[in-house]
Amino acid sequence: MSSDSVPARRTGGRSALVIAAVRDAVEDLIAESGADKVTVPAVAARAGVSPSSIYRRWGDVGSLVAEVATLRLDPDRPLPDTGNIGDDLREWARELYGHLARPTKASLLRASAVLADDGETNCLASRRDEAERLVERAHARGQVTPSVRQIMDHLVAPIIYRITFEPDTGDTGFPETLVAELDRITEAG
Amino acid sequence: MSSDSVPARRTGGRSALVIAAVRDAVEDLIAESGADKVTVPAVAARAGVSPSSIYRRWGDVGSLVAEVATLRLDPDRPLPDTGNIGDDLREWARELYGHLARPTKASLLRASAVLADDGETNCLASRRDEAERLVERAHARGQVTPSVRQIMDHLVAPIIYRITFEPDTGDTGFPETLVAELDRITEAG
DNA sequence: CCCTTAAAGCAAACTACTGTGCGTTAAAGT
DNA sequence: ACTTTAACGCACAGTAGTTTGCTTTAAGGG
Repeated sequence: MSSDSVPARRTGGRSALVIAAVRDAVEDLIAESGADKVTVPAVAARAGVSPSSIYRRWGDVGSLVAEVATLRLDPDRPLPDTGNIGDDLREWARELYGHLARPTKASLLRASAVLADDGETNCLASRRDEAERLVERAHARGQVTPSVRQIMDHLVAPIIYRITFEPDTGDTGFPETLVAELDRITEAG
Repeated sequence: MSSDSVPARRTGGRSALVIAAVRDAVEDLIAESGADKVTVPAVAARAGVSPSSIYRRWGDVGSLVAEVATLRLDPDRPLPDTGNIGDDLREWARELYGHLARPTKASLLRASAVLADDGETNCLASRRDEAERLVERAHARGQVTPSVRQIMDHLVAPIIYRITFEPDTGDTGFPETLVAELDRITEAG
């Protein structure tokens, strides 16, 4: 044994199964009864795992929910690359909405709002990064684009707002409308 | 005693004091430690009230927080009435932002996001009503206006989104920017 | 001012969540 | 394979949240 070695982490086999089962259980329970009803014992029972395993690995419900929210709301998908910023944004917005409008994701999103109370949000931070990349790519092509702030304010914000505070506004086509309106802001800017 | 009389409610004196103290305590605690840390015993202690009084009147923390959120996020203020929809919206947006950006209100807002999981949100419903009234008044004057949907998507949503998910974006002047951009969407529509 | 009783307080029982010691299982490294 | 030990499960102890019966207080009505 070397004197200052870091303890070997166990990432496979049983541990991996436990982690996966717990994360799934959190997602299910949040979707079923809301984030405020999620407790460690409930998650443990659903996952078929011992509560103490959860406490030792995650500490408390908050950290656990935060982790699941970050993982599940932030899948890094390939960015659309049509060669046209308008089409890129349209597809990007449609995908964002389609992804987060599912009830399970929506509940996770609402849960992460509460977690934003203390410092780090980051569960939507990568959206801004994506917008930045889309804009930079368009600029490299010499295209005129909305600013990243405008994309966040007039595209991301309305989508997130509706999902969070006005569910069952089942207007699947509205990302397109938003992109069109964003375009109006940009042109002749 | 009449046979089918409704029991007399007690609205003044001690009961009123208890109700006020409890509501204040909820607001304080949410601002201090986040909605997930608010418990009935904690509220009771802060309010100088017995926990059982809270349980009997409100049932559980969820209902209590929901009530406080509705009351505190929905003060019905007088609507601006300048004779011009642009100026009305500018003032309305500025006031909305100024009101909700305070840390205490922001925490309440985030808390109410979780409560939106089960059915009724309504804590922002009256904002839509206000927007409707502003628009109707402008139409009566023969003015061209953005639609209520556009006001919600491009004015209310960005404001709420920033407060909820991106606090410390201390740009007090941005409601004005939003109104200007909304105007661009509307003109030549 | 007095009577009625809604609503508060108190205290104890009860339930649920959290934390820890200890034996067991199995992942990672040789 | 074998060894080491991280991570799991179990069981029990500790703490925190909830519920309920009873007593006390005082609001509302005559």
